[in-house]
Amino acid sequence: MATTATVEMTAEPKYWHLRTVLLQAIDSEFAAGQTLPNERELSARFGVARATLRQALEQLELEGRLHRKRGAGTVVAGPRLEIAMSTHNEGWPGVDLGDRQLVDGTTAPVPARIAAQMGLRPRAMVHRVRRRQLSMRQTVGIECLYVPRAVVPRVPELLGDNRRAGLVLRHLRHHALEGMSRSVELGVAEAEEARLLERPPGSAVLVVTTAYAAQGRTAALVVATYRADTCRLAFGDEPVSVARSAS
Amino acid sequence: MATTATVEMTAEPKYWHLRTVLLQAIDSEFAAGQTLPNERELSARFGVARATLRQALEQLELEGRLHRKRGAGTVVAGPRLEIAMSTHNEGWPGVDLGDRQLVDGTTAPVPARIAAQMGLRPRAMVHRVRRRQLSMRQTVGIECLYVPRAVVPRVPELLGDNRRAGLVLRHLRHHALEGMSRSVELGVAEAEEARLLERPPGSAVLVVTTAYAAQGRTAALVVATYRADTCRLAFGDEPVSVARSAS
DNA sequence: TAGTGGTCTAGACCACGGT
DNA sequence: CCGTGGTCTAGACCACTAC
Repeated sequence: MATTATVEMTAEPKYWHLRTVLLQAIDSEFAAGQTLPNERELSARFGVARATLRQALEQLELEGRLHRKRGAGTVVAGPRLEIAMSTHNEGWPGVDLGDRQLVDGTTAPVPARIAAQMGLRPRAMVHRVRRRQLSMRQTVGIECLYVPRAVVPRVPELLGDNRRAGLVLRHLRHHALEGMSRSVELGVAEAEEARLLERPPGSAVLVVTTAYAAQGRTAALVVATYRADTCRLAFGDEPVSVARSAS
Repeated sequence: MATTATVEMTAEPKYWHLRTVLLQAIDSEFAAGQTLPNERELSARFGVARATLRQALEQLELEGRLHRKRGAGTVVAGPRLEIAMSTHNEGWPGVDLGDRQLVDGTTAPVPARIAAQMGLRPRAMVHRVRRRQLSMRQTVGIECLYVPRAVVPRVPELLGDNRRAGLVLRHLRHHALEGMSRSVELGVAEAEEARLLERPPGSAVLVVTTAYAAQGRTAALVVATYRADTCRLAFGDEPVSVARSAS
């Protein structure tokens, strides 16, 4: 970082080489939380256009190695937060150090995507309860629980209390829960979701979809969205201690 | 798509609005596999610079809705492939329609990252076996198995045969397997990995790390890397049928 | 070889954060 | 207010694919 290294033209693109150089720099010369020089200075120092430098920074941000904020600056990220996705508590009842806050609860016609996944009629009514998941004092994910009104007719109880959503799932589980299936995929945060996650629209998120089956139908669906840059989802069936991620 | 829609300046960035417009277009007017007009034509049609249009296309590619290939064109992607991550076969023995091919096998000093995760000395020797996972006739992920030579001294057997790696794990499982822990996080494909996945460097991948514990140590580690644009990882404990992803 | 997406430049202005 | 990252432009050339 101290050197005024001119990026050599090799077979690989400049921005990719630049990423490698920056990666070595933040690994060796910067600590987590430290602020990097601004983009204009960095681009000058490496002798590239600002757009090219930004391409490298965008890569590193996608990898969760940097956090950038408009008006503030670019800081080196710490190691990813480990989010427990235990089979037993389905990620809904409270867990370890991170707690959850109720965002809102509504009852409305089911969105098209959700209807397809739950096998509901297009206009069916569903309860929706959203919760914000916190870890280390920062919002790390948004959970969204869908339950058809046909399954649980009691509406207002869902809305009022933070714990009721958990009760609903526990209720379902003891009654006729035949199984659970879960998938993980990459998505991007759109408008409101992005706002709740304190990220710009288009940010990469890990989408965990959990379907609870009862009586041959999907009785509940949880769509949890986690910041891909700061989270690692832990599915350990047993808490075998693995050393924390090597940065 | 037929209209020469000028993107209006609203509160949201042009590229984001453009993404929305393109998303509606490919949902309503294009089928999977169909080729879009080229970037220069699209940018002209929407009255924006090519770089701005490309920002929108990059978003859609990250979301797995488009595939772009240099020299060829931009095509509409099909629904994501569902990759089974069953607890029982650990993703290593062969499964359903997708099979696996041996890439290579080596015995070498353990990489720093892996050493940290397995709790090995820095210079310890480990066997490494890599396999390519196929689904629907395309490479969808790379699995990389690490086993310390101290645990399994038989070297050459690992290299020769595709099935031996599975045997090693099965062997470990029946002997002293105390538990398994697994995590999922976002990563990017670097040089060789990118090549094996037939993707450019920097492409988003889902990294599944599975640690097998025996006698208080990590006896084996599997790092599986899947194309984030084309894969959805299914962790269903029981195969509850969920309707395939609503595109 | 023609056409595609990929890279890169050198500017400009805007929106936000902290002072 | 100033400095930051975010957006956008109008070019240019390169690397690859398909024909």
